[in-house]
This record gives sequence, C-alpha cells and structure tokens, in this order.
Amino acid sequence: MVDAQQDVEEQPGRVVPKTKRGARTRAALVTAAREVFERDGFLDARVADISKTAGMASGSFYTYFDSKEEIFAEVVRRMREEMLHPHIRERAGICDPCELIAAANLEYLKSYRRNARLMAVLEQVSNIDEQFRTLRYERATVIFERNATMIRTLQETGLADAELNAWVTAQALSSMMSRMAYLVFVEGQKIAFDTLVETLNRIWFNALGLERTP
Amino acid sequence: MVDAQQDVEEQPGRVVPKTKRGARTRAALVTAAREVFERDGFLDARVADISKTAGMASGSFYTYFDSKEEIFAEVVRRMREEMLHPHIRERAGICDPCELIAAANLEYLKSYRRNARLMAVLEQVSNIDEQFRTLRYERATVIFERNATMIRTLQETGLADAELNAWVTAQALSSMMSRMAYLVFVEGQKIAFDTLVETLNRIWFNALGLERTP
Amino acid sequence: MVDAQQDVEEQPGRVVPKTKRGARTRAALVTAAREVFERDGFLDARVADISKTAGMASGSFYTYFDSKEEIFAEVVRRMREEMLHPHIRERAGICDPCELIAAANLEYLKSYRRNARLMAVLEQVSNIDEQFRTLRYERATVIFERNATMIRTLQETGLADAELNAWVTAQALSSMMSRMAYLVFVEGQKIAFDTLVETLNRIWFNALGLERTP
Amino acid sequence: MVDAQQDVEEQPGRVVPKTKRGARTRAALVTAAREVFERDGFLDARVADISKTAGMASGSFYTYFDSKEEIFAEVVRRMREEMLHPHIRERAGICDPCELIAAANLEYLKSYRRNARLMAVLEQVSNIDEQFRTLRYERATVIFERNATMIRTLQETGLADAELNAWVTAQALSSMMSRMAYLVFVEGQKIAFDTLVETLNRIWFNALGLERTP
DNA sequence: TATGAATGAGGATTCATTCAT
DNA sequence: GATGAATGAATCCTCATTCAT
Repeated sequence: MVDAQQDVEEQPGRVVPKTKRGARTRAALVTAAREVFERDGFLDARVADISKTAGMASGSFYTYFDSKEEIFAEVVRRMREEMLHPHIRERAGICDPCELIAAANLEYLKSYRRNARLMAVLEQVSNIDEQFRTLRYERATVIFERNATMIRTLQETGLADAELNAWVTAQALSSMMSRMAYLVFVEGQKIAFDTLVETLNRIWFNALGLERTP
Repeated sequence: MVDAQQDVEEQPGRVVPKTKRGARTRAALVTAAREVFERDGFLDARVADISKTAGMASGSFYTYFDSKEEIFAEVVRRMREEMLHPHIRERAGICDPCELIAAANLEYLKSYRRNARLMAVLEQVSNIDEQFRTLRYERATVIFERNATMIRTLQETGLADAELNAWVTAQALSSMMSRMAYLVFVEGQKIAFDTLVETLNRIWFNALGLERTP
Repeated sequence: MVDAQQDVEEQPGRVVPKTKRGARTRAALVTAAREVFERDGFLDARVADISKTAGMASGSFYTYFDSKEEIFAEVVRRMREEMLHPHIRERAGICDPCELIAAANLEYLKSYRRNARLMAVLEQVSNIDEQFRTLRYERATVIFERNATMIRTLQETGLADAELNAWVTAQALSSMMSRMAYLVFVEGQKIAFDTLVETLNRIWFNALGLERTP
Repeated sequence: MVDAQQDVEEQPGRVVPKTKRGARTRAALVTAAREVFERDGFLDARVADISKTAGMASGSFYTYFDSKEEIFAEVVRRMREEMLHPHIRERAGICDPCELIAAANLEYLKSYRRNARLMAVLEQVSNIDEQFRTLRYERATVIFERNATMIRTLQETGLADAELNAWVTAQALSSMMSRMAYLVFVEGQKIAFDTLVETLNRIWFNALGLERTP
C-alpha cells in the first residue's frame, strides 16, 4: 500500500505557549492524554484524569486546550507525524512495483502495530464524532488517491489488469489493509506477522495482475 | 463473499410477553428503537425517546428490556434475520465458483445497502461496547470460516492460487467487502453500485487466481 | 414482665373476601408477605414479589390490600395474635410475684425469639412510618400500664420499693426487656438463653426490691 | 451509666479540601446535612436539598462526599465528638459508686436530650443500613464493656450483687438507658427529667444491690 | 375475581467547563 | 500561569399503583 507524506500543519490549541515552561506543560498534557486515551478509550477518558496524570491541577488543562476533542486531535497529529515521517525514505530507489507495494505494506503494518492502541481509539472516535470521521476520511482519501495513481500508472504501462477501476480498486485494497491491521493488532486476531504481510502482498499482486519478479 | 445462514436463537429480554397486547407493545418498542438508533446513533439515543416514539410511557420500556444495550441487541437480531434468511436460496444451483462468489457479493452488498443506517450504528457500538465487539467478531468469524473453506476447496481442485493462506485471505477479502460497503453506503463515498460490484468481484477473482468463464 | 392480652380487632383490608377461594387467596398473600418481609425487610420488599410468592399475578394484590403498609399491618396483627393468645393461661394460678414476673418474662422472650425476624422488620418500620410508630407506642403502653399497675400493687402491699416511680419503672424495665430481646434474637448478641432469662429476672427482682421466696 | 471516651478518628470523605474555602464549603455541607436529616429523616433527605441548604449547586456535594450515607456518617461523627469530649472530666474525683453511676447517667441523658433529633435519625438509619447497624453495635459494645468492668469491680469489692452476670447486666441496664432516652426525648413520652433521672438511678442501684450513702 | 400490562413521578450522579484566588 | 473549587444540565431507572380485558 502506498501512503502519503503529509505536511503536518501547526494547529495551535487555545494558546501557543510562550514560555519554555508553558511548552513543557503543554507537552506533558499531550503525553498524558495519549496514555489516558489508550487506557480508557475516548469516551471514558476524563479531562481531570489527563491533568492529574500530567501532574497538574484540573483547571490547567483549559489553559492549553479547549476540549477533550482538541487534545485528542493533537495526540492523533503527533501519532501521524511519527507514522509518516521517518520511514518514507526507505522506499527511495525501489523501482519494481511489487517491491514498492511490499515495502509500503510492510511499513503500514508496522506503523499500525506500533500505534495499535491509539488507532483503536481513533477508530472509536471516528464512529462517534463527525469531525474525526471527516478527518479520517480526508486522510484516507490521500492514501486512496496515491494508490489509485499508482495503479493507473501500472495499468498504462501494461503491468496491471486494465479492466480494474483504479480508483475503486485502490480504495478496496487500502481498506483491506486497514481492516486487517485492526483485526490483528487491535482485536488480537491470531495471525503471524509474516503470514499477514505475505498474504496481503500476494492479494495485492494477484488482484492487480502483477507479474512477480523471480 | 460467501456468508452464513444462522439459526436465530430466541433471546428473551426481561420478560416474554404473555398477551397479544404485550407482544404488540414489545414489537412497537423494537421498531421505535430502530428508528431512534438510526436517527440519533447509539450514544445519543434516549430510552425515554424510544418509549415516546413507540407511543407509551417512559417506564414501559423496562417491562420488556433491561437496558438500551439489550434492545439494541434485539434490533440487530431482527436485522440479521432479515439479512440472512430470505435470499439464501437464490444461490442454489450455482456451480461455477466465480458465479457463486459474484452472487454472494451481490447479496451482501444489497443487504448492507438496505440496512446501511443501522449497520453504521452497529459499527459505532462495536467500537464502544465490549459485548457487541464480541458479537461482531463471532458473526464475522462465521463468514470468514465459510469463505476460508470455500477457498481451500478451490485450492484443492486446482482452481485457486495454492500459495495463498486460505484463512488469512478469507479474512482479508471479507474485510474488504464490509469496509467498502461501509464507505459507500454509510459514508456516502460516491461509487456507482455496478462499478462497486464489478470491481470487487474482479478483485476476488484475480486475488484467488480464478479463471473466469467466458 | 407482665404483658397484655389484647382484643384483636378485625381490620378488613380493602375487601372481606366472600368466597372461600377469596379467603384462601388473601391468606396466601399474608403468608407470602411475611416471608418476603422477613427476607428483604420492609423497604426492599416489593409488592410484585409478594404476589408472585403467593403464586398470583401482581395486580391481584390490590384486590385485598390497598398498600404495602396495609398488608404489613395484617402480618403484624397475625403475629400479635400468635404471641398473645395461647400462652396466657400458663400463668393462671401463680400467686408469688417473683414467679409471676419470671413467667411473664420467659413468655415474652420465647415469643420474641419465635418471631425475631419479623420483630426486626417491625422495629425497622416503626422508625420509618408514623402509623407504625404510633401502633408500637400504643401496644407498648398497654404493657407499661399493666406492669405499672402490678408494681403499684406490690408497693402498696409493701413488697416492692415504695420509692420507685411505678410508671417510669414499668417503662424502664419493659424497655430493657424488649431491647435485650432485640440484641440477642435479632442482632445475634451471643448470650445463652438461660443466662439471659435469669439475669433479667434478677434485675427485675432487685430493682423492685422483692424478696425471693426460698 | 458509664460510657466511653473515644478517639475520634479522621475519616476523609472523597477529598480532603486543600483550601480554606474548600474546608468552609465542606463544613457548610455537614451543617446543612444535619439540619436536613433532623428535619426530614434519612430516607426523605435529598442530597440536592442538602446542597441547596448549604447554599450551593447540587453537584458540589459530590466534591466532598460520595453519598448520603457518607455525609451522614460524618454528621454522626461530629455529634459523637460533641457528646463524648467535653463533659468527661466532671466525673473526675468521684469515688462513691452510686455517685459515679448517677453522674454518668445524668451526663448520658443530657447528651441524648441535646441531640435527640439526630439520635432519632441514627436509630432510623441503624435499622435500615447494615453499615450503621454495625457502627451502633460497636459503639454500644464499648459502653457495655466499660459498664461490665465497673460492675465486676463492684462485685469483687463485695459492693454489688455477686449473683448477677456482669456482662449481661451491663447490657441490660445500658439498653434500658438508651431506650428510655429515646422514649422520652424522641417519642415525647411525658416524664419529668428529674423523675426520669432519679428513677433510672434507683433502678441501677437496686438492681446492682448497692447500698446508698446517706 | 384474576391477570399482567401500562403508568410516570422522582432523585442520584457525572463531569466538562468556568471562575475566583 | 496555575490552582482547585463550584457549577448545573441532563438522563437513567424503579416500582407502587391503576386499568383494560
């Protein structure tokens, strides 16, 4: 699966801290929030609990964030940075489409695994809060489009089954990836990581009709 | 996608009504509940609202159900009966694996489309309530296993790619189906129904390595 | 302790059953009520539970009783009949005051023991419901007066300490009896029955200044 | 009656207030609670009413207490401090057993009279709530034991009737005290205070067989 | 009479957010 | 900035009692 490198825009909460101390406090809140969200889920997470976990009084939360939703958005933004940034370059220099797809898939599954608990919460929130549903949708769309472009290219080069609707196929295969990651890393479906990777890769190759290089 | 025909067990709520009138009331509650859940989602649905929608006093709800969860389970059970029962036989007599898969996929997508709003709520609830997460998991497992068996059979007959792990493949393709149905019928992703069906079918065929009959 | 033989007035509930069947039903309710009250206490006893225990539909209760309070009154009335009626005659022919007191005390404690669970509920209800507080007060007053009369008689005969206020003493010693019965038979204070009887008797004798017959 | 001087342990509710303002608020709640409990009884007391009486929003109650039971325990604790602390020393220097008993009895009855309304509620609650039943039992036991010890001492010195079971006698006479206090100060039984005190004293003396000093 | 379904008032509790210090 | 106390809206659920059959 080919995913996107996003520009991570700065979205200030209520206040951009001007002091070092302020910045530290804000960061502590975000870290604490991730911990609490992962432990309790979004609905059961308490703002007061986040503050306490960050070692401060409950009211202090609102110095930096307007709501639980806002800090959750920040937590997710941090995760996304981590998921997208550092690993992209590994794919540089890969030309063979199968290898490229395999590399992208591997990367995606590893990322998901690293952040499984938070991904679970994100999944929860996306089904509750319109704002996050939209966010997820937009993020997904970026991936879909990138994959669709790739598929279209492969079709034009005669490497992939030309009968497939590239856009729908991109969505279908991408969805398959995220759902399987959820099943395995969140719901704990017992599938060996290697088997997972290999099977998903093979489904991609077969589905697209790619000839594997020997 | 090949799914399962379940025996729909009777799960009495708090009380099995002994009168016709009671049965009518209970049924009215379930109908009203579906309406309210579809309109407001699970979290925002109010028990009092269900009763009122059913045209009765708020306390009457508790004559038949112990909680919002319980009546939701009943609503889902009703939907499942509707989804599974009447359409199964249409597949009888189909031998060609591609046709069989295509028929199952079509049926699944149609069912999903018919019940999209409730499926959305079910998705929401599954991410909130352990009980329903488990329920969804069990239901899905039935489908996974049926599909896995089918794939294994095709592999043994030499019709499907023998390199694929049948169990994981079954999950991956089934997950793809449900996720795409969600995207299209719940999130409103704009994809023509025919395109959707054809593309998903083709992905199944390609992925499994089936030769299409001309 | 000398207690009173009451006339047990007939207090019909809502309806005096005219059929044998009606009488049986009513009686079944009272029996069931006692069972439920003893098991759950007054506050936690449910009218529906009484009906069900009596083997009938919940609404039937109100054919015979107007409220939980009313049936409780009936249950208590039954207990009182049992406590007062059959044992009185045993005291006939006793002349020695000490023996008379001892006999009355023994009788009281045995009665209390037989009905301890219900006495506990009665205690509970007396502290909750004005009506029953009054009832208890009236019943107690009868006993107080009888004992006061006895004490006065003994004082006039020169057998008892003439300095004691007969009325207050009667109340004090009677209260001591009921409280000790409660402690031992309801709260389970571990005191051997014989020790209890003997000690209480001796306190009566000493307090009144009676000479024991050899 | 000889009663006990307890160490009054600090039992924090949900939160120990960290501010003066917080301490004031908490105290206001306890004061208001006593007022409401005395006026309405435990069962009819409403948490919201306590808050309102204390002049604050209903939710504020839960900043300091988890439940009606908890604040009631605090109210009782306050009363107990008041009942036990300041008056003890008055008994210092009294040697004559009769005078000692008389002093203790007087003190007890005065205390009870001062707190009669709350004692009534405590009586109510003890018959409803296991927790408070136990509490009452433990408190009573302390008094019982102290009195039992006193009686035993008097018996050993030859001052009191050696035939009496000290432990049972202590319970009986103590129970008589509390019950009479209840009758007079709570139920309003019309007995002059002096008569009450003198009669009860005389019963104690007679019962124990003490020689009164002239 | 008996049944069992329907009623609906009533209060505890939570917790995101605001505010006084 | 930080603190922690105060706010109060909002919903669930029980169960005695009534009522239609």
